[in-house]
Amino acid sequence: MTKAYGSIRDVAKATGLSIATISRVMNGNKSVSPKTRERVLTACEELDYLPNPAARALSTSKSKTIAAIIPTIGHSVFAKYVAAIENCLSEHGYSLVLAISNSDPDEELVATRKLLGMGAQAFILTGAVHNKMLLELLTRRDVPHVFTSIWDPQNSQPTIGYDNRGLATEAVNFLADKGHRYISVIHGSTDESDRMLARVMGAKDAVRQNLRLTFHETELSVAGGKAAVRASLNQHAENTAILCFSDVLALGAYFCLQDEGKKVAEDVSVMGFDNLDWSSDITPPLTTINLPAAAMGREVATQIIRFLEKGDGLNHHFLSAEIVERGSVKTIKH
Amino acid sequence: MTKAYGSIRDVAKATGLSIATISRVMNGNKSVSPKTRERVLTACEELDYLPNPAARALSTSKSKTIAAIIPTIGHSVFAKYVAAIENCLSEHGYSLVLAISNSDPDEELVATRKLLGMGAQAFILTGAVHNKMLLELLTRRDVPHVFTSIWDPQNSQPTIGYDNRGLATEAVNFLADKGHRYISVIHGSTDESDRMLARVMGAKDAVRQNLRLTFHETELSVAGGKAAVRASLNQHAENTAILCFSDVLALGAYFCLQDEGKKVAEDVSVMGFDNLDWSSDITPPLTTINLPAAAMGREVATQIIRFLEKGDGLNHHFLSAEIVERGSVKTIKH
DNA sequence: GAACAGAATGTAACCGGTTACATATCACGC
DNA sequence: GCGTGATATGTAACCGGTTACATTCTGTTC
Repeated sequence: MTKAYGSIRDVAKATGLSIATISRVMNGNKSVSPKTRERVLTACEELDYLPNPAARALSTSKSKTIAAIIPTIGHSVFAKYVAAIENCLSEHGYSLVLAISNSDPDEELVATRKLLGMGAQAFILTGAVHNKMLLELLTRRDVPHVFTSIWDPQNSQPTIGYDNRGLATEAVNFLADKGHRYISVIHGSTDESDRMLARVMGAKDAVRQNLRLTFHETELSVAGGKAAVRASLNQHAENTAILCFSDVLALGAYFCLQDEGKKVAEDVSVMGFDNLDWSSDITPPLTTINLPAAAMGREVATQIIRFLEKGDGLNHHFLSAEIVERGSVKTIKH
Repeated sequence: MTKAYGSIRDVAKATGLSIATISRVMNGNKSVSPKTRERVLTACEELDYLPNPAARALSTSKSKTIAAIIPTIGHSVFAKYVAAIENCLSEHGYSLVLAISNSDPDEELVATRKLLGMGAQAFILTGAVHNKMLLELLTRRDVPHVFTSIWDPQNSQPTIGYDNRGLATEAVNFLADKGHRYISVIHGSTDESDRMLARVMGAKDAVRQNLRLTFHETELSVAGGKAAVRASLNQHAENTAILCFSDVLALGAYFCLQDEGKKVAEDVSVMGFDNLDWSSDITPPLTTINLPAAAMGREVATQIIRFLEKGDGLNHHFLSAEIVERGSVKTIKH
């Protein structure tokens, strides 16, 4: 682009062949004799020829571009996930175009329009709750789209992810099994994120005798975690464990407890959700749930490629996630 | 894409106008009567028409796509920076395509080829040291490219960023002014990153009587910071301050000190570099250097757009960064 | 050496926009 | 009513690939 560098016709002229043959070589079409293939390839090299993607996209009506919209980029879970998608896609000659929605359905819609206008052939969306117009738009134009970071076989569109609700229940049960009866649950906005809502609902699913959960909604940041934990300590000094529905919140919890002169685990147990890069490196190492971010990215990418190339259907896909037990949760004897 | 939805000719047919007029309306060309403009617009609405980006790119030879290659995505400095670029670009109808190089020049070259193959009109690179072939490639094809996260007016290509070297000197001087004579400097790989190298050189620039710096290279992560600080404490127990050339390393320092039963500030001062989201929320709040990530992104984006649209030149641009003094550095009296 | 299948290559239409240039329409003053 | 310039619209070529179909070139067989 930018400037018309060698076109296919220049290569044709240089080699004395027709543009069709050049095109065949560029696309790995078999019916070209090895001799001419070689000749074409060296000419391409010399002329510094690169096929014009716009021309290619125009004539094939395939942009080889996949769109993904994620709520935020400043989070290693999403970073790993996006990196995995990118890797998989580029192995197959596809490109990823990314948009950040800041968890705002309107921004997401705007981004979708833009990405559609860029010619994206498929959409990867985060969560299942989206602007109605967005879904209409994609459906109307017949653009395949999948929902990720969740698993919900009931959903009409394919979902590829983990069971937020079930995992949250598991987390509460894990703490309860360790003897914790009074637990603070720190979570992000349930309005903004259906995944967060699912986790909160999952926590509430865990019904046990003598178990009492108190919920605190806060901003999804270290500062947010800190503030929520402070509030929780004030209101429910009797709580022995803090379940944070993101490791970022858990980091806030660590510092809040430190500020209050309390020791993590020893005085108050803390559990996270995500398993970020540094979760095993803080003190004490954080007990959390390891979300299969990279595996999710790979699965999404391969499904989409298979759909686009072979017409295979897009399917719901369940990814398991497990609790990684480290030092931040103490067992309480009764 | 995906399926040929209404083309410009369909809209022309529906309105009884010619494709040229439709095109004029889509591009905001003035010489169309308000009546027909309206007519076209409603027809577009009804037919759900969106201009085909490939066709447009082909005939204008403008992809309206800008490439950026960053070393990593899991870092809020880059996240903010990328977000700012994206915002600016999309305001002007441009799209950003992102690639992650993992600080590997070869990966960067591969990414460049791919992005060039996608039709990127300009490149935003991080740092000034790159694969020779990459620069050759961009130069040969006459693709504009800028280097960011650094400021180096000597560089033949425009650099847009801050003065890593000078800031590092400032940081050391800041600590020295607070009375610190023995300082550990924790930094990432100077082979992988010229910015890191500049910071290390900057630290060495700070020459003072009785000042002694000890350097520790480590992996750019919380774990890396922790390990390096542990080594530093063992080898140089007399050091009173730790200067970390990334806030991520500083977080590792916090936890290492905590593990060793030492208090940040009180026992050992810690200073960071970046000013990440959470840097003010840890305990004690981290004294660090606030890098103007968002401003840098905006500057890069606007320069590139001006270059592409108006032919204005690309220029070196210096962004100032300042030390934010918080609680993690103690003053030592002599 | 003719007939022929199969491989290699060429020809030309097409994808869906943009835009230079040609043409039609209009308002206005005489 | 006509010429004129300005404004609105239309025509058609072009951007650089892909690909169906046509053509030419092989080598094999009888």
